[in-house]
Amino acid sequence: MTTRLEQKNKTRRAILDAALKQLSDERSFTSLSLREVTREAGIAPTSFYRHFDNMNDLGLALVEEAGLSLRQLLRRARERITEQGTAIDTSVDTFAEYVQNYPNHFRLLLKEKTGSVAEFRAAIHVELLHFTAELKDYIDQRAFEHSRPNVDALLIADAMITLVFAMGTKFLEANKILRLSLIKDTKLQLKMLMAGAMNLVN
Amino acid sequence: MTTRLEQKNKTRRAILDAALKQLSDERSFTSLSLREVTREAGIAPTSFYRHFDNMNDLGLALVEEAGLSLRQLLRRARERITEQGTAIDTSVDTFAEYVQNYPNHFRLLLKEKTGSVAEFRAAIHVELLHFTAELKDYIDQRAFEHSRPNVDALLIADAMITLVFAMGTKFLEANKILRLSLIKDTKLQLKMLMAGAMNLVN
DNA sequence: TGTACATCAGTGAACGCGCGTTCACTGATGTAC
DNA sequence: TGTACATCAGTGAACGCGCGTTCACTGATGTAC
Repeated sequence: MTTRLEQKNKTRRAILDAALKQLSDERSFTSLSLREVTREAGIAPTSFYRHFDNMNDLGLALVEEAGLSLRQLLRRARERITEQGTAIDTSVDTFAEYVQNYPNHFRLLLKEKTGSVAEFRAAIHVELLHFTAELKDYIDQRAFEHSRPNVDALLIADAMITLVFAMGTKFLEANKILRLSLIKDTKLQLKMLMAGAMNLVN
Repeated sequence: MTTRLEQKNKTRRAILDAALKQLSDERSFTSLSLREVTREAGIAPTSFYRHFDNMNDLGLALVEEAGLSLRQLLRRARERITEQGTAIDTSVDTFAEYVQNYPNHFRLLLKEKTGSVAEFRAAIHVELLHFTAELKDYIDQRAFEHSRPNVDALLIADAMITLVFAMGTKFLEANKILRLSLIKDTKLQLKMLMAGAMNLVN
């Protein structure tokens, strides 16, 4: 026995999945049409409006979902950072895992971050602030341990996230071997940044 | 007296400018329609085909143009780097100038770099290689001077360009005051990276 | 220089297409008593 | 439990719209002699 609500949630899920599924290197969310999404979801175009006001509304729901999986990723990474100094390696590994497991979530965040819809850009910006704040705290703590309290942790965190996102971009189009070297390169880049930050007096 | 060729070039220019002019935070090149472009250029939709095969063809011409202005920028920056150690400051300043003076050229490169058209992505990637190669040479030279021949200059150059592009992204939406602090922050990020690279033994 | 012809940039009408959205409907599920 | 009514997710027909592209044309510019 399926209740009305259960059925409605199922259809809603089908719409979300249909949109996600059609994302690729060749298709951004913004380029999807309502009819394409409903066709893929197996419902009539008009049924779409029982669940979302318009495509923008659907997009925001997807950004929220992608943000959620990013936050879950963060928590997992935090749990895995047990020893001193493994933070960068673990974070980069975890992020690579994320891009591998949720390529279309990442694609959504990546493309719409610089996309044409201000509402999407704002929503993604907010999601990224979680990421930056976490990283900043970690850097502050490290700086304190090294008696370098003047380090601008926010600036470093910002640069690190920029570099990790750039890795994700290349990651999407890369094969297995290239992916491994991307991970290695990015770890080194972040370590250079960290070492330079601790070293430079400002 | 205008010759046929002169008139044709004028119209071609009008099409290119009409497309560029309509780029903004809200509109990417991919979202422009042929009819929108010709309307702005003041010609009939059908006239478009006297100059370009399709919108893709127009886009490639624009990417080439944006690439050209980037290369000119590079040359200017190189001329301005006179003293030891001014390289980072001068490069960032010059790049900020570029984004300020050719915002839509930069917007095109920025958005289509991760856009949905493989042909655009490839063309932009090639343009960026010039940038990376220049920077790599400079870093190699600096590393040599500091007796650090093992530095992975390409990796550093790649990270630097990623960070400078990220600055450009924020720059487009920023006011004057914020722009100054973006420039300052980016310079510091690049210097951290450089310092860390010279410091880290790999 | 003058004439006859060729070239070709720009045009207006027309096409078929996929789009987002409206509307009145259907029929299964849910609720009141 | 049974009956009568309410709710509401999903539908099919229909709309007007902007789109990319084709086609045969026009008339100014260019060329040959």
